[in-house]
Amino acid sequence: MQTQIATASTSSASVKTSSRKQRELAKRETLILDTAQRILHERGYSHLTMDRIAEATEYSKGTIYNHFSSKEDLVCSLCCRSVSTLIDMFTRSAEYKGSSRERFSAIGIGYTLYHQVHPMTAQNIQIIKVNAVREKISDEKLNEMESLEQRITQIAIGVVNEAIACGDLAEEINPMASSIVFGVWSMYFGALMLERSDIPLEDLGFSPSIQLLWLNTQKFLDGYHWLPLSSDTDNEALFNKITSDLYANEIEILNNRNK
Amino acid sequence: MQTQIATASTSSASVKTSSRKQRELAKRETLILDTAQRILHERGYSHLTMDRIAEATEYSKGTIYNHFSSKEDLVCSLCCRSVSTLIDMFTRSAEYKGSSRERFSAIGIGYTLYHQVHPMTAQNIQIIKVNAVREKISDEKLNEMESLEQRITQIAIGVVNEAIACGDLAEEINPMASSIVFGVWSMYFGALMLERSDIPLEDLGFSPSIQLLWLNTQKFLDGYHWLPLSSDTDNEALFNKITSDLYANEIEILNNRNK
DNA sequence: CAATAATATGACGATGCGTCAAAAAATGTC
DNA sequence: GACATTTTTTGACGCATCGTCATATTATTG
Repeated sequence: MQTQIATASTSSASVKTSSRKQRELAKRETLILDTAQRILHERGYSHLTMDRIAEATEYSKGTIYNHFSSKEDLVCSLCCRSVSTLIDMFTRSAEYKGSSRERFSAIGIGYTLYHQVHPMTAQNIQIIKVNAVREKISDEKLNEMESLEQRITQIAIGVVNEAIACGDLAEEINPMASSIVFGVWSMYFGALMLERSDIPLEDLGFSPSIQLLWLNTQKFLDGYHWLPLSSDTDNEALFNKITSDLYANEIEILNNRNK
Repeated sequence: MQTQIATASTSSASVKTSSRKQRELAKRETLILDTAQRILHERGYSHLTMDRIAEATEYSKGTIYNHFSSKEDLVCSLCCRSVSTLIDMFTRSAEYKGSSRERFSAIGIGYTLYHQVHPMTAQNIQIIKVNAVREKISDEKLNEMESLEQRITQIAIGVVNEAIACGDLAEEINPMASSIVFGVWSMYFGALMLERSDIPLEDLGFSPSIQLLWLNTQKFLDGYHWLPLSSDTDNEALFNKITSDLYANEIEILNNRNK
């Protein structure tokens, strides 16, 4: 008899027993995910195999498959973890003390920095966006991911709406907030995908993308007349302020890494 | 003895014979690529196998491998073909009669329409940007792709430089042209990747992306003060003018398809 | 037309996925 | 605690697909 490990308990057995089991299961799932992440880090995606994960975790392949319906499902779970972390980051940024525009910009910086610190995440997200890969991910996991993406999107949309509410931004077209969010999201995501895949962007004449993204975001927001305009702002100072106020950790990590 | 099929003849044999062979080889390569494209279209990427291609082309697997070092190499070749077509399209757009900004916008529309007409291409490009896939593509093919990407980028950069030259755009920062091109490229590419992978963008509250991309491009260019600003322009009329002047074919195809 | 070189073929080994019958462990019953 | 029943784990297995390479076939040359 094959078993399905449900995340949410539906059994009516003793609560005590069930929750202990639940905890053990959750712990094992974390172990598997951590192990997969480690393999990914050390060997790369093409060397991530279910057998290897089984061996490294000291569980059998069947047990791994009790947690994840496929390798792709597992990678999607890794992405869900990452997006959850990003949601926390976005939430912090959205509550930043500055102007609405500064808060929105802060989210963008956070997104870039997160992916600089965790390049693997960008890889994984890229992979699970491929249709041929998606086919193999369970519906549950896809739904989970979609729901996380909705949450993260809503955070950004919320900031835009605050800007409209307080008059920093005029709502000239109908779904203003989602247009803007889609614009920057696609810009950041695209930059990530182009930079990922060690494509020689520099050979094409492009400089490191953090600065470029920052600049282009400012121009984009200027285009929407989101006040205060970048021409009335010391952009470099603002960038530095946001990073040191919100992302000191990330900057620290990146600096140490470059040593 | 294994053989390599070289695109450029290096043998000193009779020119006549060599070129006939060359032609036949090229023809076969086209057949293989066409067949792969057909399979991709009919069955999807996960059903594209070398055995299937061999069977469908009525050549043996070994022969297919004489043309392409791996399945991924073959898909990369398909992408190269697509980008070549796009280069032609971009060239046409760049020579459009309108203002510099209109020409630049036209390139953007062309890019979107091309991928609407050929959704497979976006898929393929997405796939070959994944590192784990790139590993399996031959260096030659990767170089070919890079060179094509350089050419296509240069077309867009050329238009920006013309705008600077004729005063439509002020060069306020150092590598102005590449910043702008990187901005829109990442925006379009990101939108493509997000839309690709039948992710329910609409569930996230986003409308169809052509209009959104058009709008966001205009805002972005406004932010850079690329004249004439969209506030001084009838944007809808401009969009329609460009599409009917340059992309009547593509629109035709899309309209027929939606019937 | 025979000798030699170039090309094509498909059987083969290797890898990795996902399954499932059987073994082991846990739980329940008296 | 012993036995029955359910749950969980295990890893050998079947299958698909990749890429190779010894052999067969075809083309070229003398």
